Amino acid sequence: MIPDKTIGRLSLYRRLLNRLLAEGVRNVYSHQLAAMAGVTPAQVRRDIMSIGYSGNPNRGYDMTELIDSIGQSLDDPEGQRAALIGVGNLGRALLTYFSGRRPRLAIVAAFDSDPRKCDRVIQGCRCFGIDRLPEKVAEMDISIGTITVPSGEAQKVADLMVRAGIRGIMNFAPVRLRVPSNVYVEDVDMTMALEKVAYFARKIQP
Amino acid sequence: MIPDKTIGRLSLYRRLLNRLLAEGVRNVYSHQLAAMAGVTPAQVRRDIMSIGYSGNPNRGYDMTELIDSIGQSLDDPEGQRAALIGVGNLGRALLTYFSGRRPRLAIVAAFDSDPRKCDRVIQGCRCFGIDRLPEKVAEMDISIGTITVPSGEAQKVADLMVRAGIRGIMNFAPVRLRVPSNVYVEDVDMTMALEKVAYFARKIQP
DNA sequence: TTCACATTGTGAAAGTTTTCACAGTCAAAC
DNA sequence: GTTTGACTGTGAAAACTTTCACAATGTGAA
Repeated sequence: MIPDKTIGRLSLYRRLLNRLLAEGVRNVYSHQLAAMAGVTPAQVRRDIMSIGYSGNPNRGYDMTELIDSIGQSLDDPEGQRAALIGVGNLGRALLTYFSGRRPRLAIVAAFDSDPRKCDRVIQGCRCFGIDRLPEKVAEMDISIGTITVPSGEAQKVADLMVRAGIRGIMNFAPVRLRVPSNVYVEDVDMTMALEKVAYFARKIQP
Repeated sequence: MIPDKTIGRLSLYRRLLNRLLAEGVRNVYSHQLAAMAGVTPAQVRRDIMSIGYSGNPNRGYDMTELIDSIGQSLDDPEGQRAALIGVGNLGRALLTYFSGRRPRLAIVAAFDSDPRKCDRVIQGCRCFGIDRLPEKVAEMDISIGTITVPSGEAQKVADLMVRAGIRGIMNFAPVRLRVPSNVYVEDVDMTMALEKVAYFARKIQP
């Protein structure tokens, strides 16, 4: 199994490669990708090694082949669908942020407990009452959940998601969720991020 | 210097401790804090060791003392002020998210290049034209910047921030910023986070 | 064909982070 | 006073991640 830091970087590499491909570049060396990603060339080569792709000592990596290889490791061939729970400011921002970007991995339904927010369409994404989550997860084969509710409700929502059969959660609430070990949770903790920045802004020598 | 992962966990511990304190709890053991934070007791003890606080073998850690100790390591006694650049959906969501939470670390000014978004007050935070960033950074002694602009403009904004004297950046744009080594950058890469969740949602054994 | 050379792939080293495991400590019970 | 037991603090081990350094390789030039 590929370690989770590597997965993160592969996702980054792919984004950078796609940008480069749009500029007409056909192949790339580890040191170029490294410079763009802010890592070392050796790290790039190791990461690419981990997905089993090989470059050419003279021309580096073929862009389209490498992008394909990353896709083969990261993407589900059938695509994966995500739900978003909590249509507040942050939830709406995320719907906008992710809408229409990647067909393979899209947020296909939103949920909220506030009836006033339901039965609307936000960024092409229909909003349902939270009680319809299990039904919709089954119907649309949703495997991923995004939690953007207030912290007090996050655990309740996580429990509901797990019962509905969701396998991975991206959690924006500043709470550690308790879930079974076969459900993956990625915390996006913005408060922690801001406090880290504040600390290092002070500590890094001027 | 305390490593950055430790700083992140200390920030988390403090949040958990404050929640517990509100419930009237007066002291806490490493295994309790560990359970709440989702880490091992040994890790909690190491982290607390790194800020130089000591508990009591019989009563664990004194809550208020520990919270104070963490504050002494993480917080600037004078407080720190942050600016937010990019008043789109995500920017507004963050202003709401952070508004009024911590007096020691607040977003005190917002900036946007769109004149229609300027001269308004969003969540108690005044919005200025981006050209006034240097002036306001100096005037309000802002040391931290939050980037929520489209990726194409992120590097330009980062350059402007660096020139204005900002020391730490929380970056939401999916781009690696080039900054001098005395400026700290924390990337909050939501696309990467979602792709990681998608990958592990598939890979973790059912 | 042969050479030169920038690059890849990777075993091993170095560095970093986490966990183990246990001596030392404190307070409550007796 | 002494014993007991759960907990802390921490050196050392383990696990994990990154970097080094160099043999192997493919290509273009001579």
